[in-house]
Amino acid sequence: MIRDQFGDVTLYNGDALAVLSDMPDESVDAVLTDPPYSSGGVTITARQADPASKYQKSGTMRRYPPMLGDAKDQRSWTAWCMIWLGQCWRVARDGSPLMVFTDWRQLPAMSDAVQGAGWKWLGIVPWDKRNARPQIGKFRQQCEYVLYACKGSLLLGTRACLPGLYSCPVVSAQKVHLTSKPVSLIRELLAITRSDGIVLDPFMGGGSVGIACREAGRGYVGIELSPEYYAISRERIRKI
Amino acid sequence: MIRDQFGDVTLYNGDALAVLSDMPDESVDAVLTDPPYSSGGVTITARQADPASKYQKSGTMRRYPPMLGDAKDQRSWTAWCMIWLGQCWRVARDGSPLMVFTDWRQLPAMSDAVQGAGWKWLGIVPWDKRNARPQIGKFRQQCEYVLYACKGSLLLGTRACLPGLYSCPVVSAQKVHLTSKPVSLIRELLAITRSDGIVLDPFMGGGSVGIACREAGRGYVGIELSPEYYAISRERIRKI
DNA sequence: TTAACGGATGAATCTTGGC
DNA sequence: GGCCAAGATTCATCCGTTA
Repeated sequence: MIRDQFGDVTLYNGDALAVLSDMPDESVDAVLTDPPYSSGGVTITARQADPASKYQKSGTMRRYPPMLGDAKDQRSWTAWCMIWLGQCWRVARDGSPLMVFTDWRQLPAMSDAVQGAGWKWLGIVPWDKRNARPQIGKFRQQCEYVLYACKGSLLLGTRACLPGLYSCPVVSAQKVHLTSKPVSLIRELLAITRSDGIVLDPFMGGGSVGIACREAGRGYVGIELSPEYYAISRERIRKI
Repeated sequence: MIRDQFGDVTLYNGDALAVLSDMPDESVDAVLTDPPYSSGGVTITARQADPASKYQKSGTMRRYPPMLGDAKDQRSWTAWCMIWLGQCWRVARDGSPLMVFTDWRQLPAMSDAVQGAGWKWLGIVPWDKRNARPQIGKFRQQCEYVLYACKGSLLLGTRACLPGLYSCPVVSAQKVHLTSKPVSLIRELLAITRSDGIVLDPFMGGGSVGIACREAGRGYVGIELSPEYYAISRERIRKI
């Protein structure tokens, strides 16, 4: 397994479950991650198709390296989430916050997985993407959701009162991954974590969480399965 | 059972399930309602307390008549929702939209109930209340959620592209019910319904939906269990 | 420095036609 | 008839470039 370390940052190129099981108990202070949603796709083949065709409009010019692990059905996706969330729970110190991205379709299943893994669910923080695709005669899918939870009772990382909704545009020029989250959004979410803590991210993707952690002086442990995204993220994070 | 009718408005003072079962199949064009959430208590006694003490800070001066039917545990609440949502499904014409308010805690259970009752889930529309109570060191609970769904395939009531998020402050001076929704919010949501249609609301409460329906020229069928709220709503709606 | 314009995009959805 | 692949569609929003 490939492993890189620089400053407070540790990166692993490998499967999240395999890497997590090798990590010691109670060694991180927060979990913030954006797992594959495995949503979209009505038929089995559509669901197992390349996410670029599941989630992107045909004719879109932008292309990204393929995304791995986005082809599960809802039952196995929930079971899989519960397992990695359980590992995260073990690895997190008491009082740690957990923040997980999800879309509307998987929100109920993700809340089951979070609670099933032992976390105490604290709420939903919607993220307004602003420029979602329009739909005639329907409400558009304009938000994604951050489920937040804690291990035991939340150890406050700040005395500030944080918003319950973030509005932050997706800037496609800054995206390196089909589903890259804006670094500014992650930076805001990090406000709930201790300033001297270590943040765990088992699905590093394009590395937005790692970048925000370095900028905010948090330690970071990132895991990514795809070698291509691992290389991209490593360079992005190292450069900060 | 008390029943009032004026213009396109029909009001029932009675239990939602009882009234719904007497209604004919396929007789309304949309369902928009704000049921009791039955959330907000950890212990059984706290859960079964009067909602005015469950959902309000101590020391709040404003008092509302007691709210009925808000003392179920989550399992029975889900089952109960599935039953009345199933009745709504029967009463709705093919292609009708359904919009149900819920809070974050009950969102997963409500999505189960909606789908279990036969509705096709189409998404979540967050409502940003703007002025939620701040919480030190945590994300505040700033949003409630509208689950929306349809019977069969949605019959479009408009060609417009509707937003996926509504931001609308709660003006407590205008509230007649502890959980009154702003009329302006309801008016926006009604945009998805046919302009000549009838809207069903089995939990009329303070009557916001009825008022918005009259303003927007929609027919309205409202049901309310509490005689006190029934009287208040009837007068508010009649005056429009 | 600010304002206006043009172009591209979206963690989809729906319709149509083929196998 | 059922399943599946491919193509068409929508406009608020954001950014870069020009006025």
